[in-house]
Amino acid sequence: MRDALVAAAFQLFLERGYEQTTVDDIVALAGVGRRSFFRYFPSKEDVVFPDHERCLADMTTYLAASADEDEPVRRVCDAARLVLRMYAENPTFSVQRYRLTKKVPGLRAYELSVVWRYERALAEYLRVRFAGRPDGTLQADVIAAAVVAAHNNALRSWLRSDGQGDASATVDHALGYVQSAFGVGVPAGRPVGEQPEDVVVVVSRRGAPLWRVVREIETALDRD
Amino acid sequence: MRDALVAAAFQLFLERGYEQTTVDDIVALAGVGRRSFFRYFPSKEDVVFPDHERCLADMTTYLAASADEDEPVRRVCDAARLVLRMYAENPTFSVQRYRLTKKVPGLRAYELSVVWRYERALAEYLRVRFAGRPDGTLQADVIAAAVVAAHNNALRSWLRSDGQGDASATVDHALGYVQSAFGVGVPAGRPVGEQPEDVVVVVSRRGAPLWRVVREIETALDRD
DNA sequence: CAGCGTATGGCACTGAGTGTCAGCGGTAAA
DNA sequence: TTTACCGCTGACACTCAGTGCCATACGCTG
Repeated sequence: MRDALVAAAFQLFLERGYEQTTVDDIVALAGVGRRSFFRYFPSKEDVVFPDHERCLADMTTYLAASADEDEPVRRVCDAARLVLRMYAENPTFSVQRYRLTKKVPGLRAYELSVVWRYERALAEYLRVRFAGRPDGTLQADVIAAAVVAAHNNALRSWLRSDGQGDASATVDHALGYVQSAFGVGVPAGRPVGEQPEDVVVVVSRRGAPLWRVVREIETALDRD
Repeated sequence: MRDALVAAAFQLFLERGYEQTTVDDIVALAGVGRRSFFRYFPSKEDVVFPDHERCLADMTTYLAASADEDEPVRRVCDAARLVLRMYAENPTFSVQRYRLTKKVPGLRAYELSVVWRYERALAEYLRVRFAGRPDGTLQADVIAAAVVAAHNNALRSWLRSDGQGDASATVDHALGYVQSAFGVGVPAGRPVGEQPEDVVVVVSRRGAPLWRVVREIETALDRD
């Protein structure tokens, strides 16, 4: 029933557009009653994002399960990858939906509210983990926003290429940027033979832009 | 007319709630025709955010005017402060609206779309400025999202305190965190007697978390 | 005073979303 | 087999947001 409604809806959305399709049109094509549509989807917009509710639940349970891990920033990055995986499971569907949401302002707004719920889930996780730090909630909000922005940047670039290319690699790269900006340590698996007692020395002119200094440190630490 | 509609709308929203107030109620109280409401506000939600369109235009012109400045991240932070200034101009109105949007999911969604337009304006500015860098658009999106998140974190904490306290200082602190994370250099006005040729030496154990290294550098550079 | 553009109000209409109830199916108990 | 019950579905009526259309009134200019 759900699937039949989604299929009918997308067929009509692609034929004549989202706003030119009424709920009556959808239920007529699917051969079900109008009332049943709103039983499965609380609004017309929801039929465009039929799997986000489940994905959000997955993310919540994932974060709850990894409550006592260290490296919380890495954890939320992994949580963000769950969303990418959902998109990658149905590339053609995801690309069609992307083109739809890009055109229709109402769908963009709805997508924003969905993304906001993901971001809140990540921020809430980080807030608990950062409870000790000064400015913990600030850092939690900012990092969550940065992770979501990086994820979406990579996701959209993958969607623009019609689902060609390696989505995971793109997202990994984008999240790597966020991790480096917000201080995730080196990977747990250290190459054998490398001594943890190694030191690096950075000499920086006072007044140099911090990001340039950070880039130097990254290079020195053989990151990226 | 606009003001009369906004006043009537907020009076009713506070009395009986947003969803329990119909547009007919508003226009009846304001003593105008129903059609006129939708001439001034394209939707019922718009009456809750009557000044954001102007503020968005202000931000756009501000960014356009500062197209050839250096330190684009600082520029974007200053642009975000324009939004705070708008909120601070009418503290009581802003606090009332905050309580309203916190309760009503529909208004939250609408606010998200407004915030999204601010974020896009910032990101677009940064994209142009970062056109040369590798991952320029990624950095632009992430930094814009971080700036908006920091701004909103401070703004909300100010709104929660009923508009008491120093909003500017709170936002300055929050944006300072973002600037330090994304590498804004020291302030242009350097204290006299301090030589720009000074150097700092950082010794770091290989494998140490990067954020700890960054924190050390910040301290060494007398930032924050 | 006449002409005109603009702002307003009234009216009817579409379409999303909701409450309610009746029907229809399967299932368990008598 | 019959009967009572429960969950799912469809049909109808209703509210309300938002739009198109047109008549009207106001202010300004000639």
